[in-house]
Amino acid sequence: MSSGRHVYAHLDIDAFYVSVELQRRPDLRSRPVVVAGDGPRAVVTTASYEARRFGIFSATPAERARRLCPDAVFIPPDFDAYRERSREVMAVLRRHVDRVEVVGLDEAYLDLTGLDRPRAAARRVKAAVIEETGLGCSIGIGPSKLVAKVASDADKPDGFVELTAEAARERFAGSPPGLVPGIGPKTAERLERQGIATLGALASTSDELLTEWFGPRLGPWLGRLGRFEDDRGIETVRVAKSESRETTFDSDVRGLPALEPRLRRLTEELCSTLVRQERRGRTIGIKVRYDDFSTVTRARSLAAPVNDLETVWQLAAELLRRLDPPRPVRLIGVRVAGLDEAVSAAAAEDQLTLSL
DNA sequence: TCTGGGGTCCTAGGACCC
DNA sequence: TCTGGGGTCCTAGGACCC
Repeated sequence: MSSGRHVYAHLDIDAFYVSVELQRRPDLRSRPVVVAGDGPRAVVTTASYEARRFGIFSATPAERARRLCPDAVFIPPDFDAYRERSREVMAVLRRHVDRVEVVGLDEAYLDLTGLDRPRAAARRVKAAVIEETGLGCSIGIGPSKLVAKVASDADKPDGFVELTAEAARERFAGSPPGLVPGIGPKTAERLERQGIATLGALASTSDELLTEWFGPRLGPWLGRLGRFEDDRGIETVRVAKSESRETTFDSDVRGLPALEPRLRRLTEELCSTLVRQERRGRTIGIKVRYDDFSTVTRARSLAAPVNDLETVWQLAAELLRRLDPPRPVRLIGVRVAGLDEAVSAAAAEDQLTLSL
């Protein structure tokens, strides 16, 4: 679609959690710093650039990170602090740009369409973020969210890269398909099995062939990703559709009597949040991950949305009892979905019946 | 060295209705 | 006796993202 009509920027705070921690502990600057939980199954949430040189990245098991770099400083995550700092950053962005799409705590897209000098505007935003929050960031600019995102990734940290779609195609023609967001490890592997190992190769594969391999929707979409074609707009308002709580046990748990109290506590947490925020959902679900990492989910939908502990717990417990996990369990979780959607047709009919 | 927590979207099959 | 097709809702699993 009409390329050249839009200008987007993608902004990404550099090593966000670590950067927040370093502001509280400036003495740790220039040292390898890792934010990670301390349980036996914890993983790294963020590693400083010094720690990344040791091969420590997000999702590296914390145990392994300790072995890779015994001298690294390990800090437990403080999500309340990160959420607070994130709000500050997003407030700065909104002060400079009308249309901002927040993506997680440390990322946002900015709509720079229509500005006289979008590049200069992005420069001002970058300077303001550092000035007002002390946090460094990387910015990418492009004709689509896809190009902007890849551009912001291209020169981290402290990056500032502007690319046209054509420039992106040329610059990343030899890069693996997994470079673009949307192509994960599974799809990359399937592409590789078809002999597609680069974005250039993907871009020059016909939609017919991609459709044959990946189906009528995924196939052509992968082709568009390979050619850096993307016409998604900015969504300035996002309403959550589900909320969940889950926990991985330090060691596997077996049997309903041991599992039920754990699920109950998670349900209490979830419901107290939903009640406080006056949000309700129609679909109650549980999630169980077994010791072999296989994962099952079970869910039931109600006619009307709920958030009270007794109703949610009764359903969650019923789903768990009926599943009666036959293997040791490493993770359990509870979820409420269909948050604040319109009341279902069935519920509306019940209401009607009652009122007649 | 086994792999967190919180989300979103897509697909596929079955139920059910017209 | 055999034979429809479309639309929507629901559940379960999978892939992906930060």
